[in-house]
Amino acid sequence: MKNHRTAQIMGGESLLFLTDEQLRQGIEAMFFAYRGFTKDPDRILAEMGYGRAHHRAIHFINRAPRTTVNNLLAILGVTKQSLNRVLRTLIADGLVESRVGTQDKRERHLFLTEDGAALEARLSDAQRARMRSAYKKAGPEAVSGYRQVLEAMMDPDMRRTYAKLKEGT
Amino acid sequence: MKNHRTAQIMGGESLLFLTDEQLRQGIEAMFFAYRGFTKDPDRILAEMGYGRAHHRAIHFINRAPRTTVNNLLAILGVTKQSLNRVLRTLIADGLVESRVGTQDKRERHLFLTEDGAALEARLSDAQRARMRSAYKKAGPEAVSGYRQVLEAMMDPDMRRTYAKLKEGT
DNA sequence: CTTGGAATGTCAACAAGGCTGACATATGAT
DNA sequence: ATCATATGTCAGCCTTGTTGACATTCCAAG
Repeated sequence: MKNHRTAQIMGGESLLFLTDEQLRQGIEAMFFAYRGFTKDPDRILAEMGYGRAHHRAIHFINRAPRTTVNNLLAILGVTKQSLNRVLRTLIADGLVESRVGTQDKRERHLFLTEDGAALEARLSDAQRARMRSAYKKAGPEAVSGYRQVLEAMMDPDMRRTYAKLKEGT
Repeated sequence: MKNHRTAQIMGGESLLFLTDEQLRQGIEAMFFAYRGFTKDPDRILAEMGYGRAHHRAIHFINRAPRTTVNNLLAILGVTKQSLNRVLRTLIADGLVESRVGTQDKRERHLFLTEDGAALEARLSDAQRARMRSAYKKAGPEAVSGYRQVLEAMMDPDMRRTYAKLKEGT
């Protein structure tokens, strides 16, 4: 019953055998690494009574200021009700500002306030510090590979979204 | 105010400049990739009224059969109440079996039943398929880099846990 | 100008899955 | 005999996701 499938892939000069065991290690690496990935921001957020959902909203509003609610919904992949609950508290707390669209007045454009930007910076600094340290430990070639595999792991929609964010730098 | 920190790392022959922008891309890659990572299992689990928590329990029981509840708690990083809720349903549904320890009768050793193993295989197949496809797209060198960066991103505790699971193959 | 549809906001209800705290039970270890 | 450990369980709370329903505003097509 235990079928020990293997696959082979070619690249550069070397050959890689993709046993189920190796694939599983890649899966578990993702699981454990994601915990580290979120840990530092989570700690900061908990101090202030926020959660990861707030971080995600703040991150992408900072990333693409003037973004609309619908756009943010597409990026985050949650329902508008879920996002709205988060945005409401962030706006009430003065971290996010929502401005009615100039062309299309149905749309709301989202911005970080000074306080919002300050929190974003704190969260980003923490998360980047870990990322920087991981990159340094692993080395430049590893970094490139890391990004390639993650990009290949995304769903096409998300890959497009990710690419668009990269370009619009 | 916008301080554009950069760092440099050396590896092999090349030089990598770690701008905040590059670090942020690494962060967003992680965010979007994790969605892809969980998507296929999530779909299967939803069909059966289970969630990610069930998947994680099933995965690690399969990975290390005979594991105790306490051990599983350490791996998953949740409270016993949270895990117990999940285990209770899995045991009630006949996917997991809990046997009293032979040496230390306080301990419960966990196993997948035939049905549990079947579900595990279905979930694993789906998740591995995506991982395999990502690995193939990215190539062997990328795979190695992917694993190195993820490992460096883990907290020390989790890195130990991850390493122990790798060894015990 | 009217009407349909899109973008947004909001209310209510619910579920999964975290958490804490408290307490019970069985067993091992001292 | 006592204390610590492993586990289970009850109760209650929080965040964050979901669906469904409905109101408002406004663009655009007829």
